[in-house]
This record gives sequence, structure tokens and C-alpha cells, in this order.
Amino acid sequence: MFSKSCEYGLRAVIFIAQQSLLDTKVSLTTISEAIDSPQAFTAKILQQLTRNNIVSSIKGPHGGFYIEMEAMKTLNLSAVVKVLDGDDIYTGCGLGLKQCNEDKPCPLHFKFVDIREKLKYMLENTTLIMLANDMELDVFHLKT
Amino acid sequence: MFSKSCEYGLRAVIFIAQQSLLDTKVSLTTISEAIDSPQAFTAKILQQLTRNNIVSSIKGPHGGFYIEMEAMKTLNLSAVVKVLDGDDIYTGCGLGLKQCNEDKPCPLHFKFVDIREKLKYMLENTTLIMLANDMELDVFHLKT
DNA sequence: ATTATAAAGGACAATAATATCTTTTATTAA
DNA sequence: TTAATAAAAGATATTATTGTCCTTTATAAT
Repeated sequence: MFSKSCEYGLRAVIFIAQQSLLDTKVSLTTISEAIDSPQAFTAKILQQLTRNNIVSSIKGPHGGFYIEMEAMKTLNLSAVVKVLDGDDIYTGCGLGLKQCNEDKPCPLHFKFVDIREKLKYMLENTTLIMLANDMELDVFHLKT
Repeated sequence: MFSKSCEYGLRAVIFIAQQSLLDTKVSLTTISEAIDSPQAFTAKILQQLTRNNIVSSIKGPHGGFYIEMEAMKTLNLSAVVKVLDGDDIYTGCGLGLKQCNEDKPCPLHFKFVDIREKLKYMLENTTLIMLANDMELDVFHLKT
């Protein structure tokens, strides 16, 4: 479904969002331990996410990563996925055809339509703050 | 969604199925031209599919690839995907966690459940003969 | 000012996926 | 039985993804 980068990225974002709800900035080390991901690789992913204004960061002592409250309310999973995997998951053809649409469909086109729509709807309607709140319930986990 | 191998494989299978409906065996060259895929790479994929009894093949002059009528009625897209991409698409966690289930779910687990179910249903309930028949309508294409 | 901390950035390494090339085996027809 | 055809198999090459390491920049505290 998603690339490794995107999987780590989503897990990192959810963890950071949860912590930001408590006004806590988190370091790279803390993040990669919390989501059980390779640290240096996670750093690269976080760089992409900060460049694209998904997460914010501050250097130096007491620095770390966090997400603005305003951003948490606005941003959804779709925004994160788009930064890390592009929007192929929405627009791409299931059989890998460059041109595949209602007028010139692949044999699976219409069979994929509502699955893709459902996925799109879910990703676009799940905001980061919703996930951060869910995490407070202590029933969801982000590692192993 | 699927790997390149799986995309090529699905397109090849659909093309072979369509031709088998007309009792025509097709050569590797014909297939890779029909679905616009790299020939040698497609050969490797077809080897996997023959080893796993999705397609049949005969060597030598007038040889080629085909699918038994019985197999076309029995086999579905899920069988093809399983051979080429494994069953990660059904069982795998959206966030890449090794353990993710109802009891110990990732934050997206329940949001993914019905999308995954829909996909699974579609792949399991689309037989090769259905696709072969669809192709006769001349509205679906397999390249570009 | 100096030191410690932590992210950013650049260069490099390992692995997996994609793709090609060559040889071998099976089958058919002349 | 020889030549031609076509898939199977093995070896190798290329590219993308995943992953690590080292240096630089920014910030805070002493």
C-alpha cells in the first residue's frame, strides 16, 4: 500500500501529534524509539515533512519536532501521504497504465473506482488531531 | 498498490485469457507487444505464473502461453496477485506493523478494515473468464 | 565566548526491484 | 536427424528504495 518511508512517516506524525497535544516537543531519538524505526532514515523522512510544513522543528537544546495546533486541525493523512508517496494512490491505474480513465479504461478501472474513492475519503477526512486524540485512549499502538 | 511485476502479470494474464477464449495460444513476443511491457522481464513473470499453475505453456513451434478453460472459470485476480505480490495486501498493516489486529490495532486499523475488505472481495470475485469476456467488448485496453 | 544539544544537509552503503542477456531444454516440421 | 521455434533457466546489469555515517548549522545554557 504505502512505501516504508510513508509508513514510518505516518507513524512519526501520529506520535508527534499526540505529544504536541500535551505541548511536548520530541527529539529524533525519542521518535524513532517510540515508533521502532531506523533513526537516521527517520531523520530524512522528518526533513521532508518539515520542508513541506507538515511538522515544525526547532534546533538546539530543548528543541525537537512538534506540530502546530492549527496544523493538526487542518492537516489530514492525505497531506502526509502526498508528501512521501505522491498522489499515485489516487490517480494511478491499478494495472500501471499511464492513461486510464472512464473514456479509455483498463479492464479493472470501474472495479477499482469505489475502493479508491473510499480510500481517498478516509485519508482526506482523518485529521491529525483526530488521530492524536485517539492515541490518548491508550488502545492504539505504533510499534512491533 | 501493486508492484510492477504484478501489474505486468495481471495485464499478461488478462490478455492470455482473452486469447484463450478464442483457442489461441500466444507467444512471449505477442504478449509483451500487446500489453506494452519489457519482454525479458515479462518472461520471468510468466515463468512464475506457469510454475504456480495460473497459466499453461507449451514449448517449440506453435507453442506459447494459454489458460485452460477450467482454470479461467476457477481462478480470480486474487490468485494472480498472491503469486506475484504475496498476500500482504490483505493481511498487512497500513502502517507496516508486524502485529496489528483487532486486539492490538494501529491507529488506522479500523479505518482500513472495510477498504481492505472491499478490495479483497473484488479481487476474489473477479474470475479470469469474466475479464476475458469483458475484453471482447472492445472498450477496455491493456497498454499505454 | 564556550560547550552541549539537536536538527539539517550531504555523501555514501546495502538491499530489493526491475530489467536484460545468454544458454539450455522441449517440441515441431522438413 | 537436422533445423527452426519457443519457453525455461541461469547469470548479470541497472535503478530505486532503504538505510547509515559524517559534517554543518542553529539554539540554549553556563
